Amino acid sequence: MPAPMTETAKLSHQLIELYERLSSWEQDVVKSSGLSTPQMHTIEIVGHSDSLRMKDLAKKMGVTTGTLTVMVDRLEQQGLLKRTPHETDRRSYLIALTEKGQELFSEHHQYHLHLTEEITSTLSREEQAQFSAVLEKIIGQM
Amino acid sequence: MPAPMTETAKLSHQLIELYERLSSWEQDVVKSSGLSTPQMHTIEIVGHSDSLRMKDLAKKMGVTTGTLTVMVDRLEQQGLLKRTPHETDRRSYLIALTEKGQELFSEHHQYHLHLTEEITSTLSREEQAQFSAVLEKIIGQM
DNA sequence: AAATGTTGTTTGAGTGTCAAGATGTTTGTT
DNA sequence: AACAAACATCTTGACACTCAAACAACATTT
Repeated sequence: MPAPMTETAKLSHQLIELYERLSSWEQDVVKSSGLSTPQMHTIEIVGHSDSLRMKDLAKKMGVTTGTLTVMVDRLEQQGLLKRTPHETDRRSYLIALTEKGQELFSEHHQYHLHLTEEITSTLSREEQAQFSAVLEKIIGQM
Repeated sequence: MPAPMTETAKLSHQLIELYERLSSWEQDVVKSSGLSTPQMHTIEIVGHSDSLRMKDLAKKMGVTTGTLTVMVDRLEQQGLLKRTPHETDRRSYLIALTEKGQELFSEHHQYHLHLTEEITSTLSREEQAQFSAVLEKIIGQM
């Protein structure tokens, strides 16, 4: 038996609101770095993955490899990313951050941590723990 | 005194994960409607606002009015949106959904409700209420 | 009435996106 | 070994999104 509609509707609205605010926050932060949002997204995923192939990066980002080719080209030109040939599969490259890319990634990661601290600052330890537990359940559900 | 880094880091990671999943869910749903993501976003905002001027719509969406002009053009061509002259300010239009646009909006809204029901299905009533309360605090904080 | 500000449109340039086709590589079958 | 099929990436062409700057029409202020 599902919860009454009003409860679900309220939660839905709150999730959308949270999403919108995170989105515009991210947009503002990224803009100040001089990169576009998709470019920063690429940096973030590569940064979290150490190194990966075009195909896998494309899949994680939900774009085609054709889209990625030119994106990686530009990030490479800016010295943030580098392609190195795959050791055993000569069709593939491994994409990884350069030092400059690492710095940018770290800085952006710090921004995320600061935001998280800020928005949870009004929560008690207990509430934080509850929130984290619920998030884990939800994420596992999706 | 801030929470220990590990807690904040965990929450930050969970928020990012939630955001990413909502993002890819939305992308999939929108794709099946034949519209682009920014187009559907426009429909959603207009749908929630009844009617509003280009300038206000642009501000809510975080884009310039120049960007909006062509977007509204295309949505108008598809019969989803309509411009009507502002009664007192002859520089402005009021943007509103057509019936067809309303239908699309309602359908998409239903998708959101279904997703919300799904992802909160493993939560008890109490957990849902806690979650909602925490979201309210966080959103108020941003 | 004139100056200034605002609203929406247009234009030009760059980026993001995909589908389809091309190239070189690997894997599987014969 | 030779061939075919599958694969990873890149290229190309077409279109959408985005902005900044310039513009026209209208509103507000002085």
